[in-house]
Amino acid sequence: MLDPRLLRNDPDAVARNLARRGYVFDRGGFLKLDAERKRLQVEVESLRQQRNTRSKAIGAARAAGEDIDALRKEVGALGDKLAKAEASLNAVGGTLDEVMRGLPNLLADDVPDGVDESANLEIRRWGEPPEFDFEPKDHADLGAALGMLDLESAAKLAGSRFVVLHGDLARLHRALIQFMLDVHTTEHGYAETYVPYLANKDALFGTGQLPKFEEDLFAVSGDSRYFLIPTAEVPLTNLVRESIVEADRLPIRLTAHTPCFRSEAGSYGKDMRGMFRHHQFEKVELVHIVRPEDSRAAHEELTGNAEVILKRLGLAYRVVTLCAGDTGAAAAKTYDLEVWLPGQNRYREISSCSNFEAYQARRMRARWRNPETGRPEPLHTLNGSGVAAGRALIAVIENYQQADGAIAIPEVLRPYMGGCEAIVNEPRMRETR
RNA sequence: GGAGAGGUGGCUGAGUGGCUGAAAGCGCUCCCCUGCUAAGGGAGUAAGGGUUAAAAGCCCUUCGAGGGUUCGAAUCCCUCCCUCUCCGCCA
Repeated sequence: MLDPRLLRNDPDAVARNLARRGYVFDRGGFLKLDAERKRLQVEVESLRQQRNTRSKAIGAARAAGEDIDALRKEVGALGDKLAKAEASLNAVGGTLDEVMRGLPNLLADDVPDGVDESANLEIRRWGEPPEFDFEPKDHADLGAALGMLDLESAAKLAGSRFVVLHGDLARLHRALIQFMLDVHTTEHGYAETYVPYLANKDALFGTGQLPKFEEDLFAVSGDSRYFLIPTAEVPLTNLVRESIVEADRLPIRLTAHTPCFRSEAGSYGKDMRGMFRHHQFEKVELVHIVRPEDSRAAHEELTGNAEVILKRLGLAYRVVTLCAGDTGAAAAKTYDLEVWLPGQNRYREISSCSNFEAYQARRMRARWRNPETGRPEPLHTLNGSGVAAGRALIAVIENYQQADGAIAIPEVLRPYMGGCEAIVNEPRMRETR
C-alpha cells in the first residue's frame, strides 16, 4: 500500500513512478473517488455526532424524569438517514480500498528502466565458471545416473514438478540447509525461527501475495481458508503485523528454513527438466525489519549475507538489479543472485533480495515508535533467499561433477556429510528402492 | 472430541445499558525534591481516520471478529476466531 497522503497530494509523481512499471495510474478516477469519499465521510460523521449528542440528551432527560418519547422518535429518524449515508460511504470506500490495494509499490530511483528480464542490470560478478575437460551434464542426468534424483517416483507420488531424493543426495540437500542456517545465525546475526507452513489470508495479504496473486498459491481445502506458504517471507514478516515495535528492538533479523509451495501457474512448459522449477522446494529465508532510514543499507547487507553462502560453496555467481518491469509489485528494488549452472551454460536465479520499504508494513500495519516524533510510523521490511536450497543443490551437482559422474562435496559441507568427500555411484550409498 | 473459564490501552487488570475511550497498577516522558545510591512528590501518556497547507482545536471510529437488539452497547442476543484449565485421544 502507498502512503494515502502522497496519493492525494502528489498523484502526478505517483503516476510517473508507476508508469516505469508499465502501470497506468488513473489519477482523475482516483481523485474523484477520494473527493466523493471525503464528502460522504463528512456527512456520516456529522450525522453520527448529532445522534450521539441527542442520545446523551435522552439519558439526561430520563434521569431528570422528563418525557422522552418525542426525543426518541426524532433520533430514530436520524438513524435511518445515517444508515443510508453509511451505505453510500461503504460502497465508495470499498471501491477506493480496492484501487489502493491494487497499486504496486513505488520504485526506488536507482532501479533501471526496462520492461523485462533482458533489461536487468548486472552490477557485479564473483568467481569463474568451472572448466571441464569433458562435456558437462546437467543435474537431471547426473542425479538420475547416480540413482538418487528420482523424478519418476515423485510423479507417481504427486505429479510433475516434484522430486524424490535418495541417499547421499538427500543428505547433501539437508547439509546445504544446515550450513546456511549456521552461517546466518552464528556469523550474520539472524535469529533462527520455526514457523507454520500454512498461512491465512490476512498474512498473505500483508506481504502482498493476496489478493492479486492467488493463482500462484496452493489453497488447502477445509473450513478454514489456509494456503501453503510460497516462501517463509510470509510467516516471518507477518510476525510484526498489527504491532508497534519499540525502537530499541530494531533492527530485527530473522531466518527460517521452510519448504515453499508454488503452483507455477503461468509457467507451463518452462524449466521442465530436473528440479529447477518445482511446486515444492526448500529455502532458507532472511528477513529484516528496520527503521526506514536504515533500509537501503540493510538491503545491501542482506544481499551480501546471501552472497557469502555462494562464495563459501565456491559457486560462481553474478548480482543483477531487476529493471522496472521485472521488479515484483510489492518491492521498491530487487537484487537477484544468479548462480552459474554448467548444465544450462548460463547464470540462473538462486536468490532474490528485495527492499519493500513501507509497502508491506502499511498493508499489515506494522509500525515502530519513532522516538523523534513519539508516534507510530510504518516500518521498512526486506527479505531475500539465503539461498534457495533446491537450486543450491542443482548448482553443487553441476559445478562439482566429475568425469565419472561422481559429485565432489564442497569443503564447507563435509562436516555435515560425515566427512564424506564425494558422492559416488555405489548402490550402498543410496536408500533401497 | 467432552466440560468449563476467558479475550479490555505498550503490559497487568477493573468495569453487566447513558455519568466509561475506559478505574487502579506497571512501564514510559517531563518537572520538582533529594548533594552519591535508594526513596519521595507532581503532571502527562491508546490507535486509526476526518476537518487543516500543516498544526492546535473540534469531530468520528475502535474494548477478539462479524452480525443483531436499542434513541444509546465494552456491558444484552447470535455466529465465528483465538487463549487458558481439566478429561479423553495422539506424533
